[in-house]
Amino acid sequence: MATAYERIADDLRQSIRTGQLAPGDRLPSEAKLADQYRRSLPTVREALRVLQAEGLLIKDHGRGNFVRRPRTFVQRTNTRHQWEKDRAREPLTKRASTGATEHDTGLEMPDLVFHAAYREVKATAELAKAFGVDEGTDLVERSYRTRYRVETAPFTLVTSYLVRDLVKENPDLLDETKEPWPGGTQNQLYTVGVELGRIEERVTARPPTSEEAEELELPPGTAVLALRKTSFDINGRAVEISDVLLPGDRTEMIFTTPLERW
Amino acid sequence: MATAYERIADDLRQSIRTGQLAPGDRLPSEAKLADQYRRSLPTVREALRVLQAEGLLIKDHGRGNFVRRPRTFVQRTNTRHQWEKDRAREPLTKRASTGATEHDTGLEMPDLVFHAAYREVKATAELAKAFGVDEGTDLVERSYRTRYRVETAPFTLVTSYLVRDLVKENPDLLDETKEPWPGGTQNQLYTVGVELGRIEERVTARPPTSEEAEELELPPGTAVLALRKTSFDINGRAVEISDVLLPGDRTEMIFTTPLERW
DNA sequence: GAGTGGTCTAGACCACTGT
DNA sequence: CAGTGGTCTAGACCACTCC
Repeated sequence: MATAYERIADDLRQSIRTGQLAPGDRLPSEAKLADQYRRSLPTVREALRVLQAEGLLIKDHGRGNFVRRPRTFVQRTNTRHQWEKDRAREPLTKRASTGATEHDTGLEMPDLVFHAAYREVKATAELAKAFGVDEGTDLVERSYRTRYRVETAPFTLVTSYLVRDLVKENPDLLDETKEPWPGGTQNQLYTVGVELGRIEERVTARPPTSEEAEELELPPGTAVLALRKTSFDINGRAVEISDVLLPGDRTEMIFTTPLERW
Repeated sequence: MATAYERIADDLRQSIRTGQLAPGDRLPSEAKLADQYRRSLPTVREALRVLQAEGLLIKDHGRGNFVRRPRTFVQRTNTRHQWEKDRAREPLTKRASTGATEHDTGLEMPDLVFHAAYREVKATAELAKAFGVDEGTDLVERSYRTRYRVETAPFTLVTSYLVRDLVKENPDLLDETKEPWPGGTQNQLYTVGVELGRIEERVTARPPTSEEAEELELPPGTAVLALRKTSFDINGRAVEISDVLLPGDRTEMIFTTPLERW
Protein backbone atom coordinates (compact mmCIF):
# COMPACT_ATOMS: atom_id res chain seq x y z
CA MET A 1 0.00 0.00 0.00
CA ALA A 2 1.42 3.31 -1.07
CA THR A 3 1.48 6.19 1.37
CA ALA A 4 -1.00 9.03 1.20
CA TYR A 5 1.44 11.56 -0.21
CA GLU A 6 2.62 9.06 -2.84
CA ARG A 7 -0.90 8.48 -3.99
CA ILE A 8 -1.52 12.21 -4.29
CA ALA A 9 1.78 12.60 -6.15
CA ASP A 10 0.92 9.73 -8.49
CA ASP A 11 -2.44 11.25 -9.22
CA LEU A 12 -1.08 14.68 -9.99
CA ARG A 13 1.79 13.22 -12.00
CA GLN A 14 -0.72 11.36 -14.09
CA SER A 15 -2.67 14.57 -14.72
CA ILE A 16 0.52 16.26 -15.85
CA ARG A 17 1.64 13.41 -18.13
CA THR A 18 -1.71 13.15 -19.85
CA GLY A 19 -1.79 16.88 -20.38
CA GLN A 20 -4.85 17.37 -18.21
CA LEU A 21 -2.58 19.81 -16.42
CA ALA A 22 -0.61 21.58 -19.13
CA PRO A 23 2.81 23.26 -18.81
CA GLY A 24 2.40 26.64 -17.16
CA ASP A 25 -0.95 25.76 -15.56
CA ARG A 26 -1.52 26.68 -11.96
CA LEU A 27 -2.55 23.88 -9.66
CA PRO A 28 -5.39 24.33 -7.18
CA SER A 29 -4.13 25.92 -3.97
CA GLU A 30 -2.62 23.59 -1.41
CA ALA A 31 -5.59 24.12 0.88
CA LYS A 32 -7.97 23.13 -1.91
CA LEU A 33 -5.93 20.04 -2.74
CA ALA A 34 -6.00 19.06 0.93
CA ASP A 35 -9.78 19.34 0.89
CA GLN A 36 -10.02 17.46 -2.36
CA TYR A 37 -7.90 14.52 -1.24
CA ARG A 38 -9.20 14.70 2.35
CA ARG A 39 -5.69 14.95 3.68
CA SER A 40 -3.89 17.44 5.87
CA LEU A 41 -1.97 20.30 4.36
CA PRO A 42 1.51 18.97 5.23
CA THR A 43 0.67 15.72 3.47
CA VAL A 44 -0.30 17.55 0.31
CA ARG A 45 2.85 19.62 0.56
CA GLU A 46 4.92 16.45 0.80
CA ALA A 47 3.36 15.21 -2.44
CA LEU A 48 4.14 18.51 -4.16
CA ARG A 49 7.70 18.29 -2.92
CA VAL A 50 8.09 14.94 -4.65
CA LEU A 51 6.88 16.37 -7.94
CA GLN A 52 9.16 19.35 -7.53
CA ALA A 53 12.15 17.01 -7.08
CA GLU A 54 11.14 15.27 -10.31
CA GLY A 55 11.24 18.59 -12.09
CA LEU A 56 7.54 18.53 -12.92
CA LEU A 57 6.53 21.42 -10.69
CA ILE A 58 7.62 24.93 -9.85
CA LYS A 59 6.65 26.37 -6.50
CA ASP A 60 6.19 30.12 -6.48
CA HIS A 61 5.73 31.67 -3.09
CA GLY A 62 2.58 33.75 -2.87
CA ARG A 63 1.46 32.80 -6.37
CA GLY A 64 0.90 29.08 -6.52
CA ASN A 65 2.25 25.79 -7.80
CA PHE A 66 2.78 25.58 -11.53
CA VAL A 67 3.39 22.78 -14.01
CA ARG A 68 6.91 23.28 -15.21
CA ARG A 69 7.51 24.27 -18.81
CA PRO A 70 9.93 22.23 -20.88
CA ARG A 71 13.42 23.54 -20.40
CA THR A 72 15.37 25.42 -23.04
CA PHE A 73 18.85 24.06 -23.29
CA VAL A 74 22.18 25.73 -23.58
CA GLN A 75 24.52 23.60 -25.66
CA ARG A 76 28.18 23.04 -25.13
CA THR A 77 30.13 21.07 -27.72
CA ASN A 78 33.62 19.66 -27.88
CA THR A 79 34.03 20.81 -31.46
CA ARG A 80 34.46 24.25 -29.89
CA HIS A 81 38.01 23.28 -28.99
CA GLN A 82 39.17 22.72 -32.55
CA TRP A 83 37.23 25.81 -33.60
CA GLU A 84 39.04 27.86 -30.99
CA LYS A 85 42.38 26.40 -31.97
CA ASP A 86 41.82 27.30 -35.62
CA ARG A 87 41.20 30.90 -34.65
CA ALA A 88 43.98 31.26 -32.11
CA ARG A 89 46.45 32.55 -34.69
CA GLU A 90 44.00 34.69 -36.64
CA PRO A 91 44.31 38.48 -36.56
CA LEU A 92 42.63 40.36 -33.74
CA THR A 93 39.82 41.70 -35.90
CA LYS A 94 38.58 38.22 -36.69
CA ARG A 95 39.07 36.86 -33.19
CA ALA A 96 37.23 39.78 -31.63
CA SER A 97 33.93 39.09 -33.32
CA THR A 98 32.83 35.94 -31.48
CA GLY A 99 34.05 33.48 -28.87
CA ALA A 100 33.56 29.79 -28.24
CA THR A 101 30.45 30.32 -26.17
CA GLU A 102 28.83 32.13 -29.05
CA HIS A 103 29.95 29.28 -31.31
CA ASP A 104 28.06 26.84 -29.10
CA THR A 105 24.98 28.83 -28.32
CA GLY A 106 24.42 30.77 -31.52
CA LEU A 107 24.14 33.94 -29.48
CA GLU A 108 25.93 37.20 -30.15
CA MET A 109 28.38 38.98 -27.90
CA PRO A 110 25.91 41.75 -26.96
CA ASP A 111 23.50 39.13 -25.62
CA LEU A 112 26.03 38.02 -23.06
CA VAL A 113 27.36 39.56 -19.90
CA PHE A 114 30.78 38.49 -18.85
CA HIS A 115 32.57 38.89 -15.56
CA ALA A 116 36.11 37.90 -14.64
CA ALA A 117 38.26 38.00 -11.52
CA TYR A 118 41.94 37.13 -11.04
CA ARG A 119 43.79 35.78 -8.08
CA GLU A 120 47.19 34.28 -7.42
CA VAL A 121 47.06 31.03 -5.51
CA LYS A 122 49.36 28.20 -4.48
CA ALA A 123 48.77 24.79 -6.04
CA THR A 124 46.82 22.45 -3.81
CA ALA A 125 47.90 18.81 -3.72
CA GLU A 126 45.16 17.95 -6.15
CA LEU A 127 45.98 20.69 -8.67
CA ALA A 128 49.71 20.08 -8.33
CA LYS A 129 49.20 16.47 -9.27
CA ALA A 130 47.04 17.39 -12.24
CA PHE A 131 49.64 19.86 -13.52
CA GLY A 132 52.56 17.61 -12.66
CA VAL A 133 54.22 20.31 -10.53
CA ASP A 134 55.13 20.61 -6.84
CA GLU A 135 52.51 21.44 -4.27
CA GLY A 136 52.57 25.16 -3.52
CA THR A 137 53.65 26.20 -7.02
CA ASP A 138 52.34 29.65 -8.00
CA LEU A 139 49.18 29.50 -10.08
CA VAL A 140 46.97 32.13 -11.64
CA GLU A 141 43.32 31.54 -10.84
CA ARG A 142 40.72 33.15 -13.07
CA SER A 143 37.03 33.03 -12.26
CA TYR A 144 34.45 33.72 -14.93
CA ARG A 145 30.75 33.86 -15.00
CA THR A 146 28.68 34.31 -18.11
CA ARG A 147 25.00 35.06 -18.31
CA TYR A 148 22.39 36.17 -20.76
CA ARG A 149 21.79 39.85 -20.56
CA VAL A 150 18.07 39.23 -20.10
CA GLU A 151 18.51 36.81 -17.20
CA THR A 152 19.84 37.31 -13.72
CA ALA A 153 21.54 33.97 -13.15
CA PRO A 154 24.76 32.98 -14.92
CA PHE A 155 24.66 29.77 -16.97
CA THR A 156 28.28 28.94 -16.29
CA LEU A 157 30.73 29.41 -13.48
CA VAL A 158 34.29 28.76 -14.56
CA THR A 159 37.41 28.61 -12.44
CA SER A 160 40.52 28.31 -14.55
CA TYR A 161 44.09 27.67 -13.47
CA LEU A 162 47.39 28.35 -15.23
CA VAL A 163 50.92 27.83 -13.93
CA ARG A 164 52.16 31.35 -13.28
CA ASP A 165 55.67 30.76 -14.65
CA LEU A 166 54.19 29.67 -17.96
CA VAL A 167 52.31 32.90 -18.61
CA LYS A 168 54.50 35.49 -16.91
CA GLU A 169 56.05 36.55 -20.25
CA ASN A 170 52.77 38.17 -21.22
CA PRO A 171 51.68 40.57 -18.48
CA ASP A 172 48.34 41.14 -20.20
CA LEU A 173 47.37 37.65 -19.09
CA LEU A 174 47.46 38.79 -15.49
CA ASP A 175 45.27 41.83 -16.08
CA GLU A 176 41.61 41.18 -15.45
CA THR A 177 40.53 44.35 -17.22
CA LYS A 178 41.69 42.69 -20.47
CA GLU A 179 38.92 40.07 -20.31
CA PRO A 180 37.14 38.74 -22.26
CA TRP A 181 40.35 38.07 -24.13
CA PRO A 182 39.58 38.02 -27.85
CA GLY A 183 40.18 34.48 -29.00
CA GLY A 184 40.05 32.83 -25.62
CA THR A 185 42.50 30.72 -23.71
CA GLN A 186 44.08 29.04 -26.72
CA ASN A 187 45.06 32.41 -28.12
CA GLN A 188 46.36 33.49 -24.73
CA LEU A 189 48.56 30.41 -24.62
CA TYR A 190 49.68 31.05 -28.21
CA THR A 191 51.12 34.40 -27.08
CA VAL A 192 53.46 32.53 -24.75
CA GLY A 193 54.38 29.89 -27.31
CA VAL A 194 52.06 27.04 -26.32
CA GLU A 195 50.16 24.89 -28.81
CA LEU A 196 47.46 22.55 -27.51
CA GLY A 197 47.38 18.94 -28.64
CA ARG A 198 44.53 17.38 -26.69
CA ILE A 199 41.74 18.30 -24.33
CA GLU A 200 40.32 16.03 -21.70
CA GLU A 201 36.95 16.68 -20.05
CA ARG A 202 35.69 14.76 -17.05
CA VAL A 203 32.01 15.15 -16.36
CA THR A 204 30.02 14.33 -13.27
CA ALA A 205 26.59 15.28 -11.99
CA ARG A 206 26.18 16.14 -8.34
CA PRO A 207 23.97 18.21 -6.07
CA PRO A 208 25.14 21.80 -5.82
CA THR A 209 26.58 23.10 -2.60
CA SER A 210 24.35 25.68 -0.97
CA GLU A 211 26.62 28.45 -2.29
CA GLU A 212 26.50 27.14 -5.85
CA ALA A 213 22.74 26.74 -5.76
CA GLU A 214 22.38 30.35 -4.72
CA GLU A 215 24.77 31.72 -7.34
CA LEU A 216 23.20 29.77 -10.21
CA GLU A 217 19.68 30.37 -8.82
CA LEU A 218 18.95 26.68 -9.07
CA PRO A 219 15.58 25.38 -7.95
CA PRO A 220 15.88 22.88 -5.10
CA GLY A 221 16.66 19.38 -6.26
CA THR A 222 18.47 20.45 -9.42
CA ALA A 223 21.87 18.92 -10.02
CA VAL A 224 24.88 20.64 -11.50
CA LEU A 225 27.10 19.28 -14.21
CA ALA A 226 30.67 19.61 -13.01
CA LEU A 227 33.21 19.53 -15.81
CA ARG A 228 36.94 19.38 -15.18
CA LYS A 229 38.69 20.39 -18.41
CA THR A 230 42.40 19.75 -18.76
CA SER A 231 44.25 21.16 -21.77
CA PHE A 232 47.44 19.38 -22.77
CA ASP A 233 50.08 20.88 -25.05
CA ILE A 234 51.56 18.95 -27.96
CA ASN A 235 54.08 17.33 -25.61
CA GLY A 236 51.35 15.99 -23.32
CA ARG A 237 51.96 18.50 -20.53
CA ALA A 238 48.90 19.86 -18.70
CA VAL A 239 48.93 23.61 -19.28
CA GLU A 240 45.45 24.73 -18.25
CA ILE A 241 42.83 23.32 -15.95
CA SER A 242 39.27 24.61 -15.75
CA ASP A 243 36.47 23.65 -13.42
CA VAL A 244 33.25 24.43 -15.17
CA LEU A 245 29.92 24.38 -13.37
CA LEU A 246 26.78 24.17 -15.45
CA PRO A 247 23.17 24.13 -14.30
CA GLY A 248 22.06 20.56 -14.91
CA ASP A 249 18.49 21.49 -15.73
CA ARG A 250 19.29 23.52 -18.81
CA THR A 251 22.57 22.37 -20.25
CA GLU A 252 23.19 19.82 -22.97
CA MET A 253 26.75 18.78 -23.69
CA ILE A 254 27.54 17.33 -27.09
CA PHE A 255 30.69 15.31 -27.62
CA THR A 256 31.67 14.08 -31.03
CA THR A 257 34.24 11.30 -31.33
CA PRO A 258 35.69 10.75 -34.81
CA LEU A 259 36.81 7.20 -35.58
CA GLU A 260 39.77 6.16 -37.71
CA ARG A 261 38.98 4.34 -40.98
CA TRP A 262 39.62 0.64 -41.35
CA MET B 1 17.66 36.09 9.53
CA ALA B 2 17.91 32.50 8.46
CA THR B 3 15.16 30.07 9.30
CA ALA B 4 15.48 27.59 12.14
CA TYR B 5 16.01 24.57 9.90
CA GLU B 6 18.61 26.44 7.86
CA ARG B 7 20.56 27.28 10.98
CA ILE B 8 20.49 23.66 12.08
CA ALA B 9 21.54 22.54 8.58
CA ASP B 10 24.36 25.10 8.53
CA ASP B 11 25.57 23.93 11.90
CA LEU B 12 25.59 20.26 10.96
CA ARG B 13 27.11 21.00 7.54
CA GLN B 14 29.91 22.83 9.30
CA SER B 15 30.53 19.84 11.56
CA ILE B 16 30.73 17.59 8.53
CA ARG B 17 33.05 19.87 6.56
CA THR B 18 35.47 20.28 9.43
CA GLY B 19 35.52 16.57 9.99
CA GLN B 20 34.00 16.81 13.46
CA LEU B 21 31.49 14.42 11.99
CA ALA B 22 33.45 11.99 9.83
CA PRO B 23 32.20 9.97 6.86
CA GLY B 24 30.25 6.96 8.12
CA ASP B 25 29.52 8.52 11.51
CA ARG B 26 26.04 8.27 12.89
CA LEU B 27 24.39 11.51 13.90
CA PRO B 28 22.52 11.82 17.18
CA SER B 29 18.95 10.61 16.82
CA GLU B 30 16.46 13.10 15.48
CA ALA B 31 14.79 13.34 18.88
CA LYS B 32 18.13 14.17 20.51
CA LEU B 33 18.89 16.79 17.88
CA ALA B 34 15.47 18.33 18.48
CA ASP B 35 16.27 18.56 22.20
CA GLN B 36 19.73 19.90 21.51
CA TYR B 37 18.57 22.69 19.19
CA ARG B 38 15.35 23.25 21.18
CA ARG B 39 13.28 22.77 18.07
CA SER B 40 10.47 20.46 17.14
CA LEU B 41 11.16 17.17 15.44
CA PRO B 42 9.78 18.17 12.02
CA THR B 43 12.07 21.19 12.00
CA VAL B 44 15.10 19.00 12.63
CA ARG B 45 13.93 16.62 9.95
CA GLU B 46 13.65 19.50 7.50
CA ALA B 47 17.28 20.38 8.20
CA LEU B 48 18.35 16.79 7.64
CA ARG B 49 16.44 16.73 4.40
CA VAL B 50 18.45 19.70 3.15
CA LEU B 51 21.69 17.93 3.92
CA GLN B 52 20.44 14.78 2.25
CA ALA B 53 19.67 16.76 -0.92
CA GLU B 54 23.24 18.07 -0.84
CA GLY B 55 24.50 14.53 -0.76
CA LEU B 56 26.09 14.92 2.66
CA LEU B 57 23.79 12.58 4.53
CA ILE B 58 22.28 9.13 4.19
CA LYS B 59 19.03 8.38 5.98
CA ASP B 60 18.64 4.79 7.05
CA HIS B 61 15.26 3.86 8.40
CA GLY B 62 15.43 2.29 11.84
CA ARG B 63 19.20 2.79 12.07
CA GLY B 64 19.92 6.49 11.97
CA ASN B 65 21.33 9.33 9.90
CA PHE B 66 24.85 8.85 8.64
CA VAL B 67 27.48 11.11 7.13
CA ARG B 68 27.84 10.01 3.56
CA ARG B 69 31.06 8.37 2.46
CA PRO B 70 32.81 9.73 -0.61
CA ARG B 71 31.44 8.01 -3.68
CA THR B 72 33.37 5.53 -5.75
CA PHE B 73 33.06 6.38 -9.39
CA VAL B 74 32.43 4.26 -12.40
CA GLN B 75 34.21 5.72 -15.39
CA ARG B 76 32.99 5.90 -18.93
CA THR B 77 35.35 7.16 -21.63
CA ASN B 78 34.95 8.08 -25.26
CA THR B 79 38.21 6.34 -26.16
CA ARG B 80 36.15 3.15 -25.72
CA HIS B 81 34.64 3.77 -29.15
CA GLN B 82 37.94 3.61 -31.05
CA TRP B 83 39.00 0.68 -28.87
CA GLU B 84 35.82 -1.17 -29.82
CA LYS B 85 36.25 -0.33 -33.48
CA ASP B 86 39.78 -1.69 -33.50
CA ARG B 87 38.53 -4.99 -32.13
CA ALA B 88 35.43 -5.28 -34.28
CA ARG B 89 37.24 -7.28 -36.98
CA GLU B 90 39.37 -9.38 -34.62
CA PRO B 91 38.74 -13.13 -34.31
CA LEU B 92 36.12 -14.30 -31.84
CA THR B 93 38.64 -15.58 -29.30
CA LYS B 94 40.12 -12.13 -28.80
CA ARG B 95 36.80 -10.33 -28.83
CA ALA B 96 35.29 -12.68 -26.29
CA SER B 97 37.73 -11.88 -23.52
CA THR B 98 36.58 -8.36 -22.60
CA GLY B 99 34.10 -5.69 -23.67
CA ALA B 100 34.04 -1.93 -23.67
CA THR B 101 32.63 -1.71 -20.16
CA GLU B 102 35.55 -3.71 -18.86
CA HIS B 103 37.86 -1.43 -20.85
CA ASP B 104 36.41 1.55 -18.99
CA THR B 105 36.07 0.16 -15.52
CA GLY B 106 39.04 -2.15 -15.29
CA LEU B 107 36.74 -4.92 -14.12
CA GLU B 108 36.62 -8.46 -15.46
CA MET B 109 33.68 -10.18 -17.10
CA PRO B 110 32.97 -12.42 -14.08
CA ASP B 111 32.50 -9.30 -11.90
CA LEU B 112 29.63 -8.17 -14.04
CA VAL B 113 26.09 -9.36 -14.47
CA PHE B 114 24.49 -8.61 -17.75
CA HIS B 115 20.88 -8.72 -18.79
CA ALA B 116 19.36 -8.06 -22.20
CA ALA B 117 15.87 -7.97 -23.68
CA TYR B 118 14.73 -7.52 -27.29
CA ARG B 119 11.63 -6.01 -28.72
CA GLU B 120 10.46 -4.91 -32.13
CA VAL B 121 9.04 -1.41 -32.18
CA LYS B 122 7.90 1.20 -34.67
CA ALA B 123 9.95 4.37 -34.95
CA THR B 124 8.50 7.28 -33.01
CA ALA B 125 8.64 10.69 -34.62
CA GLU B 126 11.67 11.53 -32.57
CA LEU B 127 13.61 8.36 -33.41
CA ALA B 128 12.55 8.50 -37.06
CA LYS B 129 14.01 11.97 -37.32
CA ALA B 130 17.24 10.89 -35.65
CA PHE B 131 17.63 7.94 -38.02
CA GLY B 132 16.46 9.86 -41.06
CA VAL B 133 13.70 7.33 -41.81
CA ASP B 134 9.93 7.49 -41.94
CA GLU B 135 7.85 7.43 -38.79
CA GLY B 136 6.66 3.90 -38.09
CA THR B 137 9.70 2.20 -39.64
CA ASP B 138 10.50 -1.16 -38.00
CA LEU B 139 13.20 -0.91 -35.36
CA VAL B 140 14.88 -3.41 -33.08
CA GLU B 141 14.94 -2.22 -29.48
CA ARG B 142 17.43 -3.80 -27.15
CA SER B 143 17.44 -3.06 -23.43
CA TYR B 144 20.50 -3.82 -21.34
CA ARG B 145 21.33 -3.48 -17.72
CA THR B 146 24.72 -4.12 -16.24
CA ARG B 147 25.60 -4.40 -12.59
CA TYR B 148 28.39 -5.53 -10.35
CA ARG B 149 27.89 -9.03 -9.15
CA VAL B 150 28.25 -7.85 -5.55
CA GLU B 151 25.67 -5.09 -5.83
CA THR B 152 21.94 -5.20 -6.37
CA ALA B 153 21.45 -2.07 -8.46
CA PRO B 154 22.63 -1.81 -12.06
CA PHE B 155 25.02 1.04 -12.85
CA THR B 156 23.71 1.48 -16.38
CA LEU B 157 20.42 1.13 -18.14
CA VAL B 158 20.78 1.14 -21.90
CA THR B 159 18.09 1.19 -24.54
CA SER B 160 19.52 0.75 -28.00
CA TYR B 161 17.80 1.05 -31.36
CA LEU B 162 18.72 -0.32 -34.79
CA VAL B 163 16.77 -0.09 -38.03
CA ARG B 164 15.44 -3.60 -38.56
CA ASP B 165 16.10 -3.70 -42.29
CA LEU B 166 19.76 -2.94 -41.68
CA VAL B 167 20.38 -5.96 -39.47
CA LYS B 168 17.97 -8.54 -40.86
CA GLU B 169 20.73 -10.25 -42.84
CA ASN B 170 22.16 -11.57 -39.58
CA PRO B 171 19.44 -13.37 -37.61
CA ASP B 172 21.73 -13.74 -34.60
CA LEU B 173 21.30 -10.02 -34.02
CA LEU B 174 17.64 -10.58 -33.26
CA ASP B 175 18.31 -13.35 -30.75
CA GLU B 176 18.55 -12.11 -27.19
CA THR B 177 20.11 -15.35 -25.97
CA LYS B 178 23.22 -14.38 -27.96
CA GLU B 179 23.97 -11.41 -25.67
CA PRO B 180 26.42 -10.20 -24.54
CA TRP B 181 27.60 -10.26 -28.10
CA PRO B 182 31.37 -10.68 -28.12
CA GLY B 183 32.83 -7.48 -29.47
CA GLY B 184 29.79 -5.31 -28.95
CA THR B 185 27.68 -3.28 -31.30
CA GLN B 186 30.47 -2.32 -33.67
CA ASN B 187 31.21 -5.98 -34.37
CA GLN B 188 27.50 -6.67 -34.78
CA LEU B 189 27.32 -3.92 -37.37
CA TYR B 190 30.47 -5.25 -39.05
CA THR B 191 28.67 -8.56 -39.67
CA VAL B 192 26.13 -6.68 -41.78
CA GLY B 193 28.73 -4.61 -43.60
CA VAL B 194 28.63 -1.35 -41.65
CA GLU B 195 31.71 0.63 -40.63
CA LEU B 196 31.30 3.48 -38.13
CA GLY B 197 32.84 6.85 -38.85
CA ARG B 198 31.78 9.07 -35.96
CA ILE B 199 29.97 8.89 -32.67
CA GLU B 200 28.00 11.72 -31.14
CA GLU B 201 27.04 11.77 -27.48
CA ARG B 202 24.63 14.28 -25.99
CA VAL B 203 24.70 14.49 -22.23
CA THR B 204 22.23 16.06 -19.84
CA ALA B 205 21.59 15.76 -16.12
CA ARG B 206 18.03 15.54 -14.91
CA PRO B 207 16.04 14.16 -12.00
CA PRO B 208 15.10 10.52 -12.49
CA THR B 209 11.51 9.56 -13.07
CA SER B 210 10.08 7.58 -10.18
CA GLU B 211 10.53 4.35 -12.18
CA GLU B 212 14.18 5.09 -12.96
CA ALA B 213 14.93 6.00 -9.35
CA GLU B 214 13.55 2.67 -8.24
CA GLU B 215 15.41 0.62 -10.81
CA LEU B 216 18.76 2.28 -10.15
CA GLU B 217 18.10 2.38 -6.40
CA LEU B 218 18.95 6.05 -6.33
CA PRO B 219 18.73 7.94 -3.06
CA PRO B 220 16.22 10.82 -3.23
CA GLY B 221 17.64 13.96 -4.74
CA THR B 222 20.18 12.17 -6.92
CA ALA B 223 20.25 13.12 -10.59
CA VAL B 224 20.81 10.80 -13.51
CA LEU B 225 23.14 11.43 -16.39
CA ALA B 226 21.18 10.83 -19.57
CA LEU B 227 23.35 10.14 -22.58
CA ARG B 228 21.99 9.89 -26.10
CA LYS B 229 24.61 8.17 -28.25
CA THR B 230 24.24 8.24 -32.01
CA SER B 231 26.60 6.16 -34.15
CA PHE B 232 27.11 7.31 -37.72
CA ASP B 233 28.56 5.16 -40.46
CA ILE B 234 31.31 6.40 -42.77
CA ASN B 235 28.70 8.01 -45.02
CA GLY B 236 27.22 10.01 -42.17
CA ARG B 237 24.08 7.92 -41.81
CA ALA B 238 22.81 7.27 -38.28
CA VAL B 239 22.90 3.50 -37.81
CA GLU B 240 22.50 3.04 -34.07
CA ILE B 241 20.99 5.11 -31.31
CA SER B 242 21.40 4.36 -27.63
CA ASP B 243 19.84 6.02 -24.63
CA VAL B 244 22.14 5.42 -21.70
CA LEU B 245 21.09 6.18 -18.15
CA LEU B 246 23.80 6.47 -15.53
CA PRO B 247 23.44 7.18 -11.82
CA GLY B 248 24.72 10.73 -11.42
CA ASP B 249 26.14 10.16 -7.99
CA ARG B 250 28.70 7.59 -9.03
CA THR B 251 29.54 8.05 -12.68
CA GLU B 252 32.37 10.02 -14.20
CA MET B 253 32.44 10.46 -17.95
CA ILE B 254 35.76 11.22 -19.59
CA PHE B 255 35.86 12.74 -23.06
CA THR B 256 39.13 13.29 -24.87
CA THR B 257 39.23 15.63 -27.84
CA PRO B 258 42.35 15.42 -30.00
CA LEU B 259 43.34 18.65 -31.79
CA GLU B 260 44.90 18.96 -35.23
CA ARG B 261 48.46 20.32 -35.38
CA TRP B 262 49.17 23.80 -36.63
C1' DG C 1 -6.69 43.08 2.00
C1' DA C 2 -7.42 38.48 0.16
C1' DG C 3 -5.12 34.56 -1.26
C1' DT C 4 -1.15 32.08 -1.73
C1' DG C 5 2.84 29.23 -0.18
C1' DG C 6 6.67 28.88 3.90
C1' DT C 7 7.82 27.80 8.62
C1' DC C 8 6.99 25.77 12.93
C1' DT C 9 4.77 23.25 16.80
C1' DA C 10 3.22 19.13 19.76
C1' DG C 11 1.99 14.98 19.52
C1' DA C 12 0.16 10.23 17.67
C1' DC C 13 1.04 6.07 15.46
C1' DC C 14 3.59 3.00 12.13
C1' DA C 15 7.78 0.52 10.13
C1' DC C 16 12.32 -0.87 10.30
C1' DT C 17 16.74 -2.41 12.73
C1' DG C 18 19.21 -4.38 16.09
C1' DT C 19 19.68 -7.15 20.44
C1' DC D 1 11.96 -5.36 23.04
C1' DA D 2 14.01 -0.62 22.74
C1' DG D 3 15.45 2.77 19.64
C1' DT D 4 15.38 4.61 15.38
C1' DG D 5 13.38 7.09 11.35
C1' DG D 6 8.67 7.62 8.38
C1' DT D 7 4.00 9.27 8.03
C1' DC D 8 0.26 12.05 9.32
C1' DT D 9 -2.67 15.41 11.81
C1' DA D 10 -4.69 20.15 13.22
C1' DG D 11 -3.62 24.26 13.71
C1' DA D 12 -0.83 28.85 14.35
C1' DC D 13 1.62 32.50 12.42
C1' DC D 14 4.68 34.64 8.82
C1' DA D 15 6.08 36.23 3.98
C1' DC D 16 5.08 37.04 -0.60
C1' DT D 17 2.07 38.46 -4.69
C1' DC D 18 -1.44 40.81 -6.74
C1' DC D 19 -5.35 43.68 -6.89
